[in-house]
Amino acid sequence: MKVSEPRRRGRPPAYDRDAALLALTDAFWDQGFAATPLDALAAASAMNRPSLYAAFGDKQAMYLAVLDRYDRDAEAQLRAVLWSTDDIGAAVAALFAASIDFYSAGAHGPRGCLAVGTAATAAVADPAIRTALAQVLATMDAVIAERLAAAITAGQLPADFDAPARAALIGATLHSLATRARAGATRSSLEGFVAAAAPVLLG
Amino acid sequence: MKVSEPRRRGRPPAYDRDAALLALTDAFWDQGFAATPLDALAAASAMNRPSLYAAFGDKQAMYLAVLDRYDRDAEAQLRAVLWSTDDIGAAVAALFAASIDFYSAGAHGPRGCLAVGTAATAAVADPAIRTALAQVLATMDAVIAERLAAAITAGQLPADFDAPARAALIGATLHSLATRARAGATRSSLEGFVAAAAPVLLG
DNA sequence: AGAATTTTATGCGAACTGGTATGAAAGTGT
DNA sequence: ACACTTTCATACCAGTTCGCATAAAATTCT
Repeated sequence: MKVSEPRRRGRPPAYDRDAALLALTDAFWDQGFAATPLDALAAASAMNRPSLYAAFGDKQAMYLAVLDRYDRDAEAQLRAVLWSTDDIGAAVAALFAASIDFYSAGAHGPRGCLAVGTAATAAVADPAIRTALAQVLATMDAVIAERLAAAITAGQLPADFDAPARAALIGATLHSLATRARAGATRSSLEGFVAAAAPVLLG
Repeated sequence: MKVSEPRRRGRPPAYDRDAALLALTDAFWDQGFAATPLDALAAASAMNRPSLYAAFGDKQAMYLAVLDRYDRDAEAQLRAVLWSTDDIGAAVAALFAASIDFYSAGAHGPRGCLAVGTAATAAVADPAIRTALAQVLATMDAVIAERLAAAITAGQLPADFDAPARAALIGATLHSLATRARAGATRSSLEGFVAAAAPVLLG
């Protein structure tokens, strides 16, 4: 429900901010923060550099905006897939399947998770990126923990099930999926991995 | 047991190749491949650029040499810690404790695993780095699987225990530890994470 | 001692990088 | 119509980057 603001004066922007952010996400995803030049960002977003700077700020700000959006998207997608089924076992299986799809997509080969795969590298030297990465990891853990807690309430898991701890372990499986995908693991090897992991994680 | 070769002709190198490789490792570890300039590599190794090029080749070759050495070191260290105790539970606990130490070290804050934390970023665009990363991940899985298999033989784990699959899951825990460390997680939070994870992984 | 060989040191240069100045273009208000 | 405001496009700039050319230094062979 977008409130169409009264038209601003001056020449209207030729770009859609949200579409541009998606294009920037795509550009950063392959090579990461440091190795992606502004030229690539401009080309991907079909914007020229001055417009990019006016819209987002410098390169670091662009990357942080991308990570912020990624975090929100991830939360929404995790919720959607985790609550797509009542049965907790099926929900976790769906989570893994969707994650493998997500991490294996990418025009130039599987590229894993943007945060785990690219923000982690920049995180040591850049505190803002470190914080943004921590935020993504925290979101993943929190949403999964919420779903496990719901399953406990529904009686599908024992009452003494440690939802946050187990959520972190399921999150760890996702981190590993993302890393292995970037390392070139095939879909079927990833599927085998989660097929064996799922019962352990919920058992 | 180093064979002291008959002295080569010409001016003798002022650097020790292995020490230099260690210094390069340290330099790449913080910022990753793309963001670490040759100046930093030269400064860290106390070599000048022409010597670096003569010894290793271009920047990519330096990074690959670093990863190769890292892989061998990791294998040796994993073996040492996993076989430091007879009891498989204690061995896995020791693995986690040592990994937290290892990932939390670093002069400029915790820096996780060199491969998971920096090679993953470069892996999508660079096939050679991708292969090197896959090699490190495979080494981790294989050594852990070997230790689990020994525990099965020793009767500490059931005969139908799926060692390779469970090793991949323990490896996943390490990948996550490395990622969380780079995201700024405190030691104690990592310790809490593995304390809750260990019984699930072996249970 | 002097020639030959290998490494070191200085420094260069071509290409690329992030970021911005400048003026044209495309709208709105009066 | 005309001024005003905002964005776009081109081009530029200073700094950095990688990689190498060139010459001095250190060692071995004859």
